[in-house]
Amino acid sequence: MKSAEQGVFRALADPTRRQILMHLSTKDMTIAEVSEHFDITRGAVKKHLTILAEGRLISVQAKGRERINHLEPQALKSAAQWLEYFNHFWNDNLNALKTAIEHKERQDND
Amino acid sequence: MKSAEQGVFRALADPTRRQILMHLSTKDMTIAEVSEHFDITRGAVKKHLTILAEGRLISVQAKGRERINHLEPQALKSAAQWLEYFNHFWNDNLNALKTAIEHKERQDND
DNA sequence: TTTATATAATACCAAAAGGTATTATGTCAA
DNA sequence: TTGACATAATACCTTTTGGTATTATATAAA
Repeated sequence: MKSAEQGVFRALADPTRRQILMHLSTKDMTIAEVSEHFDITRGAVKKHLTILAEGRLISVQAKGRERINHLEPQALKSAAQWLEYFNHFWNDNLNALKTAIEHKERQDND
Repeated sequence: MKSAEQGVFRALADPTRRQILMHLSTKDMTIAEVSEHFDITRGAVKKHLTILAEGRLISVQAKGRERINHLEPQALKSAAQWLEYFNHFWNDNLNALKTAIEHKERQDND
């Protein structure tokens, strides 16, 4: 995987993986525990967990025959930061809207 | 495409598409103009633009034989909002770190 | 009216994704 | 030690993705 950013966006592209992250935000889980929440095989869940781990969105700790999957929320920051670049465009739009409304109010009051 | 969220995350998954959004943040562009920034065919660029339009990240306006592609930054908000859910985990981690540092400083000063 | 240009629409291809099923391996427990 | 269990590793299948190349259509310009 080239950039961390790419690993994160790739991981977030699949709805099952986004749901997994949500589940892991409540508590650490084994593969079996994660699988309980989905209608797909454990093998499929494992593949999703592997992609999440590649994107550094989770860490995995071996504990006996189990593997504990743990959310690493900091990794989401690179995606959040990328999106943040567009923040000022949202704000600009908001400002434009505000200006338009104010202008209309002025017209209404004239 | 089911949820708007899925459309957005799907669109963001490809690095070329993320770059296209960056370019469109500077100005509206025709397909040809967008293509100038990449080493792939116009056909390939057009496909990326279609996926971006499906995710409502851009709008397209016909102008003669050209198609003007325009960034719709509001659409990125659904992704930003999804990520925002994890914000408190970052903050929690930050707080934990802060607490640890403070604790260490107290130790150092004792 | 030609002719060039911008995009649309297809057909096609290779690789990646998302899934299943099966087999192998390591570990806990009786 | 033996059996059950959690996960790993493969092999395999289908669909989607990212790309090319080619052809068609609409519009601008000579």
